[in-house]
Amino acid sequence: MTLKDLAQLLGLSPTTVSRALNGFPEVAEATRRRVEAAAAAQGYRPNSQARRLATGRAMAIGHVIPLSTQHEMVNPVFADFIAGASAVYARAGYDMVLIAVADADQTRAYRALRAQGNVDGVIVHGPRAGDPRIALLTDLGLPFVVHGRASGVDLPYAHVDVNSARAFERATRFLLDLGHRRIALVNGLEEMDFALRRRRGYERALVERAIVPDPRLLISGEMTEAQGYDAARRLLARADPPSAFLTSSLLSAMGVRRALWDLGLEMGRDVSILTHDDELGYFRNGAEEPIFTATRASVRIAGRRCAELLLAQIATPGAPPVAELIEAVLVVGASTGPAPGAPP
Amino acid sequence: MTLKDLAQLLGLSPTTVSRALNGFPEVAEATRRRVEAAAAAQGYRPNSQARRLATGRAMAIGHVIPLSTQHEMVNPVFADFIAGASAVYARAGYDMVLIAVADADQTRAYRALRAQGNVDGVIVHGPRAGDPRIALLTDLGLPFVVHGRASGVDLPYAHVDVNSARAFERATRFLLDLGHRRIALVNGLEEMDFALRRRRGYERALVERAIVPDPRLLISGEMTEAQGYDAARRLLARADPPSAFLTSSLLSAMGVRRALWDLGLEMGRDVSILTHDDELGYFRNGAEEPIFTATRASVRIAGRRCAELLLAQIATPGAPPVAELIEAVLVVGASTGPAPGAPP
DNA sequence: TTGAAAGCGCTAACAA
DNA sequence: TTGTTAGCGCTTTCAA
Repeated sequence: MTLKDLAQLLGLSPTTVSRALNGFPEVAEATRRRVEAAAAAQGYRPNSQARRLATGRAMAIGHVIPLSTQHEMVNPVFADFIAGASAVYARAGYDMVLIAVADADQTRAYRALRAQGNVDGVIVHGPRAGDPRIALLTDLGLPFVVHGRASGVDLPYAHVDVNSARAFERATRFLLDLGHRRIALVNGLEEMDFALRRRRGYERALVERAIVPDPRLLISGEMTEAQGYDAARRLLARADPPSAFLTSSLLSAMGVRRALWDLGLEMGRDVSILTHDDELGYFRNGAEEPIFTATRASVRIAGRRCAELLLAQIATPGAPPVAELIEAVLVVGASTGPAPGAPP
Repeated sequence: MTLKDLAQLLGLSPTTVSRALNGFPEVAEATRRRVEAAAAAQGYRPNSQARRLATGRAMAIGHVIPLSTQHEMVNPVFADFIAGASAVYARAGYDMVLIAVADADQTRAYRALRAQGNVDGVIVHGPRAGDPRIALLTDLGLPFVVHGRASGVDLPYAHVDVNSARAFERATRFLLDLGHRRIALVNGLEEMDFALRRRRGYERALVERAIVPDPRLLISGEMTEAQGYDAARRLLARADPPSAFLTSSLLSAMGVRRALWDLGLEMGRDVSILTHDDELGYFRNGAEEPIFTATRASVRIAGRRCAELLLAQIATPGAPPVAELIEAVLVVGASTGPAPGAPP
């Protein structure tokens, strides 16, 4: 059933039918109703390819995932982001296209994306410090929003980021308030922008209390369980071991936990662990209540906002890029579940 | 730069240029070279919308995720699957479209998908027992491959599944070999087909050793940490507690672990835990070596195979549906990392 | 081996 | 308020 068929059936021109179905104001109310009824009865659906070609809009948003960050992508965080964004697209009638791009030929890949015109804009995932993609996309004139930020990029660009610095500053402060003075940071690879920011937040909190950050307490690497385990084993074997670990991921925290177990140490009594993940609400930290920061809930919000900003940017091409910072909630006294204020 | 532009530039007709670029045999070798050179020089990229409209193929695969399973989607497993599938699509020039479908109007949604024609086929995620989507898609004639299986569906349909039953049978047997007789199964919701199969595997292993499965040792629910914790607390408070827990997910296992901690029990001495997740290689189970089943690596393979099967099906519409079963490896003596035999 | 012409199914000026 | 007419950029008969 094509538009032409439907028009013929109704004794109208395809134009009128198109207008009726697309809510143009100049169509008589009676006609519109007739058309809508017929369309529903016939189960008519406009062919999206044809519409895309005619309008010149792809009605699709690309999510570009650098293949080098595949480890990152194979991450619950990514799924949360997607969940947030997809709801927005669905409402606006956009498709969501996942695009894996090899690091090697990014320039070519993005140029192709632009020229082929199968997306109206892209969301950039996993930005690095000084990420070249931002300049590239700006240059290409392809609308984009970055999930995260890229330190050292001077161009203005639209982005939505979780406030990693503040989250880690607050988390560190929380541990300081419990009396900890030697706090280890088990961080991600510092090429990743968020990891850099997390470290800055951590250091800010220490400096604020006149504690000189000890570089030996700083671990940076792939956020795996092995990383946490090795870090904890190594640091706890020192003469001046940390009394608390602040970790960047669930897996690292689990590794630290296993190290404690192996060493016969009790979590929350001998050593505290605090991590940046929703799922670790039960980690006791010397405080009476469990505590965690609500990354995942925040990331879902970030997904939603990224999508909204990108669609707005596509609708209004001239507007200056918008930036937003989502606060990651530090939750005390809650068990697992969405953070207060998070959407259901 | 359109095809027409390029043709004009070369003093050829659009037809010839199109043929040259698409590898038609009747083009003179010299012409083809000239055209290809010019295309490369001009950075020409065929507009995908136009091509799609002209050929009638969407060159896109939809991944349909039931919204009710969003919890499932917010799952590393999904990301692994995607990683496997996207490589296949990229090579074949297909786009990967994520489609979230509300449970309410599935019929309408799939019909629309078919009529709109913006995908050439779909991958069905998160099948339930007796899942109605299979009949619906078969009826619509939209090519599809199911990731997983749906018990109680009699139609033949293409699918790729990880052999959950066997994985859990082997895991259970492993615990039995260690001398365990009371083994709790902390399973997912049994509406999910994979959860059903996991239970069957578990029961099969018990029955094989003439142990009557104790329904009180069977937990089924959302695979959260709270689930594992509650289950373990409850079961370990009984007069006849289990000596081992077999869990369906990382989070559940963590919950069980926390319960042990709270009760002052030692894992691997007082109680063993075995789980179906790559990331838990360090769980000691009374055996000398850590052990785990490699779900994630298997799922990545499943993603690749699903994509390959779907593309094949689209290429050869008449062919009967193909089914494949991926064995989840039970790994003993390895630390975290890909399973032996898994692609790098 | 190449080209002319007719679509694919829709939208959007421009007329009426 | 409706219809006529041209495309959108490509592929694909059919003819040369």
